[in-house]
Amino acid sequence: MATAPDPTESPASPGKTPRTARGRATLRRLLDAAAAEFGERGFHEASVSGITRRAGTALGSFYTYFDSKDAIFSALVRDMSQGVAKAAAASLTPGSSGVRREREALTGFLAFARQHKELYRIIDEAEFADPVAYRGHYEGTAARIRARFDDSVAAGTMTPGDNEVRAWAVMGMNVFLGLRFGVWAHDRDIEDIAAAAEALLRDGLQGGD
Amino acid sequence: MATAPDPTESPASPGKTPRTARGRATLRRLLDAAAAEFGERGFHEASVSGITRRAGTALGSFYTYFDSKDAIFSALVRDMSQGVAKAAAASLTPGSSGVRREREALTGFLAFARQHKELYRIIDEAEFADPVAYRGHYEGTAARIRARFDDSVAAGTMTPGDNEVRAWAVMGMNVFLGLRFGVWAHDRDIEDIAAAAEALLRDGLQGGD
Amino acid sequence: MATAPDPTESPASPGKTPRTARGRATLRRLLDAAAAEFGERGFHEASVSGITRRAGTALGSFYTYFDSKDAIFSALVRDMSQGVAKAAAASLTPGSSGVRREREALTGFLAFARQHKELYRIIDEAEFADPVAYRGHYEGTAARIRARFDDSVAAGTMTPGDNEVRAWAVMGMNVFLGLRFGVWAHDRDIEDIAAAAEALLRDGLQGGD
Amino acid sequence: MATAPDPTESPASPGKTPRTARGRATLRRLLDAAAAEFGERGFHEASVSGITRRAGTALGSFYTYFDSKDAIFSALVRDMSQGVAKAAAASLTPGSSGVRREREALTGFLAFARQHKELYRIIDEAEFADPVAYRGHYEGTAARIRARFDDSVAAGTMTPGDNEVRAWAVMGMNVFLGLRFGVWAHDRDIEDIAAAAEALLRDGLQGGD
DNA sequence: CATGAATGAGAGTTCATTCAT
DNA sequence: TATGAATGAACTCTCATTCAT
Repeated sequence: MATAPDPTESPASPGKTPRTARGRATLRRLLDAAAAEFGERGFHEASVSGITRRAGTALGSFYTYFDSKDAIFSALVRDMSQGVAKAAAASLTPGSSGVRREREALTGFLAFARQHKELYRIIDEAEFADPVAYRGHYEGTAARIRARFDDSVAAGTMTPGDNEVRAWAVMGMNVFLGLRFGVWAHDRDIEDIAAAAEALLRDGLQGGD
Repeated sequence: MATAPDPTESPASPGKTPRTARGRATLRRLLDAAAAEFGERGFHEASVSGITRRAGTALGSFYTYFDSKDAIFSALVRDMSQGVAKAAAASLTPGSSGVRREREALTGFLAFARQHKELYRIIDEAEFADPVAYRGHYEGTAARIRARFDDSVAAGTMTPGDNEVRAWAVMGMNVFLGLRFGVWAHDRDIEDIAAAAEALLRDGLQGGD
Repeated sequence: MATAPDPTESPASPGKTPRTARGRATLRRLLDAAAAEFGERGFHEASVSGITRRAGTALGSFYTYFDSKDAIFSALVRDMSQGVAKAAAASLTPGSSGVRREREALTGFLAFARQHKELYRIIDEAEFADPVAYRGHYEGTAARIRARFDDSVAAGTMTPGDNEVRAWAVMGMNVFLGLRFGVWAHDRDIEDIAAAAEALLRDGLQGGD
Repeated sequence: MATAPDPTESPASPGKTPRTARGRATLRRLLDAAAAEFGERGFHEASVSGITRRAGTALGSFYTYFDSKDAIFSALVRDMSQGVAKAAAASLTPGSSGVRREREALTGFLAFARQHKELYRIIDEAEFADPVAYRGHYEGTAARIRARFDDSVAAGTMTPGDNEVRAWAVMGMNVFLGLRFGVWAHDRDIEDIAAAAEALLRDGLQGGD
């Protein structure tokens, strides 16, 4: 499977840091296996033994690296959340602003969603399994979008307006475009989607002459 | 709790229809209890015994009316889905069109979300507990939005464009505005939110001046 | 289904005798339904609600006629047991004796088994559900066979021998021929089976020159 | 209780093979406990918790070794079935044939039945709990008897005849003699029973002078 | 560090029986 | 006498977690 952006080095990761190279390898196998297991079956249907079976380790070894099923799930949620943020950030052209920049962020996000199909199932189930992380993920994302908007308004590339509402609206737009066109089906080209979204954000639904 | 739009009469309801008035009362109590239980605890944490405890019936009575925990959850998801659709439809002014109509739909939805805090937890967990209903809910909602857009374009109240993408984008916008301003906090007035969203849809982010 | 030899009149039947014609009809429907249900599903898999569903009565009505699931099963076992005895007795030619008479009894039994496929499943499960009736059935059957043997020896149509052992041996023979050729498959004609059994009883396995 | 012929090594045994000596010991305790529990209470009255209580393990440990209550029951039925076949085979004198050989087989079977009182309750309830194994048991046994008969006829120690019917008849004889004189009561000596049965098979009921 | 057996609380579900109407 | 809703004990099975080796 596609490996999520390196969780073994992230500060959000497990409390039990392995000391040997062998240990680090096992940890990585467990994390990859967990992403697959949680992505396929959801948090509650997923089982620790399913994770260790995929990872090829003994059941007991799991607890050498994680305190609980919740702990590895949390680690994964936070990594996914970071992964999304990084993917969006990485796709921005230095110096871009306004609607153009939003398009770039969306493009990066769509590409990330296509690579990480388990993204939605992991984030979404966090609503139940790790509500704090769930809320943190969306509030953090909205805050970053909002910061871009504030910046764009200051730069004159965006009309002043209710940036808080705008940020949540645009985040919702991105999330659902990612679900429909990134995860559920690939019947449309990413650039098409991004172009349509950009047009919507630029001109609204009845502008654009 | 606020009672969901009458599930006892809906065709999507259980296969075991009560024949007496007493039976109908028990069924209703179970459905209300289930909405509360699932809303508070989520599908997996919810228990049948929790539902019957809230409903004040014996555990076994649950199975007089539903085949399984899954069955009552499905019934609830479908009712919620219908409830959302009805609330949005009911809030439309006859003859309204274009961006104005979308604002009305959003207003209706936000009001519904504020009344039915369990809405998100039930629909969202359907992703795992009843994927068919989950997908059906969003595809159905998107289709209704898209139909409004097609109509508006025909009526000249909306610029032609990629209505499929637009519909998913607007649905996502609505969903996240509902989550943030309908469920998580009431720090903003519904009409404020609706006005900001309407402005976004009317003029985009850099138009309007 | 083929109705077992009239249980509504037997002294072995239920403790709650109906007083009206309507009641007697309901009782009969319940008994027929029970024979079918127990025969198809076995005692433990059978359910009272399955019986009343087949009988077309309300669940509660069952307890108007029988004290318990065990009670109706016992009634059925005793009836079946009587039915077998009667069928064997009825097939005897007056005045017949010795091996010839055993053949007649077997023929009657095989015919009965073919008509009452539920026979084995009901008697056999009595081993667990009503051990007293089970043991009574086989001890009674063996006693009747043994009485015939004693009579035949006295009449000079059978060599003296260990009639107790002989009776159990011949009963076992009959039971398994009934299972194999009466219930499991009809690939052989009843008279063929009876002739082969008679030959075995007459000459043994190495006599007969 | 008497331990059944080693099921831990049989190929018919569970899918979850223990890897450690401790595991093998637990598996054996569970199998012995299951034979006792099923023998005393029958399949349906038996409970998994009853088995683990007898075995002195935790309830959950049962599922380390067997997938279900059905699975351990099937394993037991198949072992019992093998045990019977082996006991009969082991009691044969090399080179014996005809009626004499049948006597030896019966003797072995009676001894086995006396040692394994649970035999009948386990095989018999298989009619309901594992019909395939039940039918397989009797068809297999009949086939072995029939093969002996065919061989004896070829060897000239048995008169030609309907060996299929004969085999089922003799099996039934053995089964019921085992029930009456092996399990229900020990009021008669095994050799007495065997002698009477041999006489029956040798001379029939009216021959022999 | 790795292993895999052991644990037991807890869940969903069934169904014989009772009871109010 | 008939009805069908109500009851709750009992059961099978799951699985996160612990622990001895």
